[in-house]
Amino acid sequence: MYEPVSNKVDFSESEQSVLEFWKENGTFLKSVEARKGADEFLFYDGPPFATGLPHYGHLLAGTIKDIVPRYQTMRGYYVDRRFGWDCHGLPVEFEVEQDLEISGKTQIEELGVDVFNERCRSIVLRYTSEWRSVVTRMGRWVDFDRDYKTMDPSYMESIWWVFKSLWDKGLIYEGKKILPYCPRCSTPLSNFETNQGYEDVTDPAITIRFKLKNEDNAYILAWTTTPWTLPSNMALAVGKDIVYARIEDKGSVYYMAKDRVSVYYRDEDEYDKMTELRGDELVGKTYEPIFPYFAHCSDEGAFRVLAADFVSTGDGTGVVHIAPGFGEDDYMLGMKEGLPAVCPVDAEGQFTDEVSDYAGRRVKEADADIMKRLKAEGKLVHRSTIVHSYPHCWRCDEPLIYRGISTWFVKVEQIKDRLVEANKEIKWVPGHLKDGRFGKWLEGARDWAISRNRYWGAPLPVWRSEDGEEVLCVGSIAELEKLGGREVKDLHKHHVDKIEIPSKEGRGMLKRVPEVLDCWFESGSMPYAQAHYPFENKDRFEAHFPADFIAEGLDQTRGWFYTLMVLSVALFDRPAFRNVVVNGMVLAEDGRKMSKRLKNYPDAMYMLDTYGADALRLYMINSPVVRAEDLRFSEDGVKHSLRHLLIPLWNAYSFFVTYANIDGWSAGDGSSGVSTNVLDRWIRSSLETLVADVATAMDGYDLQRSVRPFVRFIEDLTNWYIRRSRRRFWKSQDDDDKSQAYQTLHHVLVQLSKVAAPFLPFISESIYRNLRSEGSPESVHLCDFPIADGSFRDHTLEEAMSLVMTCVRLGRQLRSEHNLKVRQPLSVLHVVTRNSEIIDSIRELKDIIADELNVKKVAFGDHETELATLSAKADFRQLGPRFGPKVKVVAKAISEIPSNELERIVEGDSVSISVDGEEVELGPNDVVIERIPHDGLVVACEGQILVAIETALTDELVEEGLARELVNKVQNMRKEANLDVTQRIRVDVSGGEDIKRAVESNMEYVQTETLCVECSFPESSAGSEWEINGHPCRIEVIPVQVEA
RNA sequence: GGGCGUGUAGCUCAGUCGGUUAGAGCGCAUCCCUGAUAAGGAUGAGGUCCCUGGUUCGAUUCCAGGCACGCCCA
Repeated sequence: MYEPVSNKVDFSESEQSVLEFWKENGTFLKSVEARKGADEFLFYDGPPFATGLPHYGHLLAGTIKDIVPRYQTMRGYYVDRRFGWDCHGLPVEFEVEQDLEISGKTQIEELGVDVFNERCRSIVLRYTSEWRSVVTRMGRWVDFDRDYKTMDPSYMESIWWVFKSLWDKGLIYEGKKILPYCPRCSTPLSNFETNQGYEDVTDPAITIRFKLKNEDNAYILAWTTTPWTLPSNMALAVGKDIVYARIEDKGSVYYMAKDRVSVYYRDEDEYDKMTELRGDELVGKTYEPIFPYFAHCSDEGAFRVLAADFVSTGDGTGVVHIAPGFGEDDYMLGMKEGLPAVCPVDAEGQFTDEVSDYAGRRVKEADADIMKRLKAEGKLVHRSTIVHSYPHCWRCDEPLIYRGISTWFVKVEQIKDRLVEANKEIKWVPGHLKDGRFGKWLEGARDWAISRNRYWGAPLPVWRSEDGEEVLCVGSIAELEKLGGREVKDLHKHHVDKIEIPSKEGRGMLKRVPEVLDCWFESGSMPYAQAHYPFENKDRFEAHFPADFIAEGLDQTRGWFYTLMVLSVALFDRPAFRNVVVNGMVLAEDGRKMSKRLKNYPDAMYMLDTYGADALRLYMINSPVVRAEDLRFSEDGVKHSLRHLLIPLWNAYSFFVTYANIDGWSAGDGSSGVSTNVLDRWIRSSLETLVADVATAMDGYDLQRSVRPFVRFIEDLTNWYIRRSRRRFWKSQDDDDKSQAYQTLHHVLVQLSKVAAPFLPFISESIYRNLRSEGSPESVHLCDFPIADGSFRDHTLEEAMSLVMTCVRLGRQLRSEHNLKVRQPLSVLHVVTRNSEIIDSIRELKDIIADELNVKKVAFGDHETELATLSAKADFRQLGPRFGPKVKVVAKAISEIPSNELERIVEGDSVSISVDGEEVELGPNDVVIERIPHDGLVVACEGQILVAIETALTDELVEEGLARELVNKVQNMRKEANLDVTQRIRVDVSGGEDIKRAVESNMEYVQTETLCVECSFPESSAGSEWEINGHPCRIEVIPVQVEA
């Protein structure tokens, strides 16, 4: 006896009880442990920040991260899955700053780095329990109890090892780089961070005149949107090949790009004279500094006109103001020309004493005064504003400034070739990312800035003497303890900064450099750090690196995918992962980003409560989002996957259980004899095909393709196999056929639950748990993934069944077109085709056609020309290459071939036709035959198959039609009265003689169909009124007790 | 501004290694079925396969240019 199954299931509730079962039995860990000792399938889980709650992007990636490991586990691999947390970094610091209502370096240091960092530690795991509950509810199996945290001492120690290894290889250097910098957070931002905060803002746009030396009253005009960088101006840049204008205007001379003149002078009358010159004629001129602060830099070559290829005439004056301390192009040019990169701005974005007049003021706030002064001094030529896209801090929304920052780098450019090589070993899904987005990114890779001037992160393990001459990199806790002479428990900044190391060269005490590492360096170190390599797990790690599989979103191309690669190549000259599945972005249904503020998407917990995790998983996986395309998330889509897959699957299962229980059938032990029934053989074959298709797609990490065959199979199972087999389950004799039906359906459902298990872990568990036989594993997730059994596959049968479905569809089309309802039996259906193979393969299945279309007989014939006219069209695929340009003429000739000639071609002969006086030989493969049903006949066709129905009705057929109608009404009444499916009844029918006669001559049929033990025909009855094929009648259904 | 991706029915998406009739589901209309009922089936309407050029006997598919959207990077 199976647990009774309602066909009205609450999936969410059912999933909850599966979760309970897993929890009580430790099923997840069992599934992992069961494979201990087997080959390992290595999965790396990228760590999310725990400071935010999970969103659909996480649920999607999480689902992919669940399906693949579940699948590989079922394939027999040992798949460890540890969750991880990204604990460090600006997001945490920012939250603490907000909590404490402080901001910036000064206030943090006033408060104390120890207080600040401990506060960070205390909030960083704030949402871990929410994560755990959502991830678990999604059905994702991942070990939260053995999670790794980037702030664990062991994790941080491995980071030090990574850093030291790179240091020893000469891949780390300290340099200066112009970086986007947030004055409020007092930190440079990474490129990925910068990009999150572009906003349109209005900035000043001013044109300034620089007075040239050695030329009276001559000025060169430059344009800028950052007046505060003007005190740091070191040069002006022009384009060598750009055409410039020399304009004489009221005794003064101005230089600017010719293309830009019209912006400043509306009319030629406004100036006196214009001559043209090329940019390189300007190069080498010198000018007077507009501010006095760095006038001494002229000794070092400042205040010259230089040539640069980044100069354009798109805006401004075609002359670029160069401040090497505040712009990347400027810096590069300055390096090349030996200019000083002055940077008179402190960590909080305020002018230093070097710029005495504005010292202590925020640079942007000084813009107005600077402009006022320039105007007063007659240096400001033009002033307006510009609306442009400018980067802002993604956390605090402060406009960023670009400035030179002392920064530590990894020499990525030096190992670029090896990165590109290593990428060749990786399988990317979708494939285009490999040479496309990721490959291109590697080819253009730049050195990677890895340090942050912040607090809550893994400190750089670098100690340095005050004079900067002696530098030491520490690679482990033990080493630091030895060098520093004290115990070390915690590697965070506020602990290790207290440790000083005595110099070996007599330079006093070495102190740690202040920076901490970028959290991307930390997450990129995950393969080593989560295992505390090389301090622990050395052999195991080395035997199993790199990972077989990772999966994250497209946004990680420049993030985790990249940092993993850089570090693994730097350390081991290998990629860190072999296969990667990249998912796209989950957008709201309106195509915009999901936004909490706009509430343009349904809450995830609501979705889970309403439709369940299986439906949500299925919806996401069966979409192009698993191939890095965008997904517009829609609740209807989730509903759809529920209705079209989960409910039908559940109904099939519930159908089986209901009747198996009625019959007291249960899966026998062993005797899984091969069924002889054609439907059984067909569904078994289809099942094996499904298994093979799913496995092939999964082995190629193509999740969408692996899910798609389920749709077809469920369709075949419910709408064909079960519907066609129902009577085999209902019939009262317990014969072999019935037993084979049960056995087949049972087998299919159990195997299907295994195939579906990685994708739909809940419903498959429910089905499996109820249907499993004694002695088999207690959970579907402890089973092996089915291996396609070729001996059960019968391609010919699958093909034939598909032809049968075509015949049935054509038959239905005919009935529908000619208004012949299916309940009315008809005498003969003709299936006509010339192809005898088709006839042979269908013949065995003709009862299905007869029953499906309610016809007494299916006749096969090959005289298709009696029913349809043949016409031919050229097969361009064949004839195109053969005839080239002449193909059109040949095609026309083919369309004019008479029907009798065509028949010969159909028979397999070759026919010769004349085209432009040339004989052309045509074989059966050269033409496509089309069949046009003759008018007035009840004929339909598709491909090579024609179907025709004889519509004439005999008295017998009419009576049978009436009987069927009656049965239909009775069934409706049974249902209306909520009768149990086994309830016996008595039926009273009062109506005309026609009905009585119809029922009497089909009495056995009526009785079996309706479980009616007695049928009587009183003059009148109290029953409800019906009309049956135009005959009014009354029917009464009376439940009766039958002795067993 | 650059790189990558996407653009196919009202909507969500398949597909086309170049072949003349481009598919599915949803939605809509009409009908059928009803012991799968949060169902099921049939039929119909609905498409310049983003645009423009090129290659070709033939382009929705390949190439080039453009447009729109998205992501990433400047």
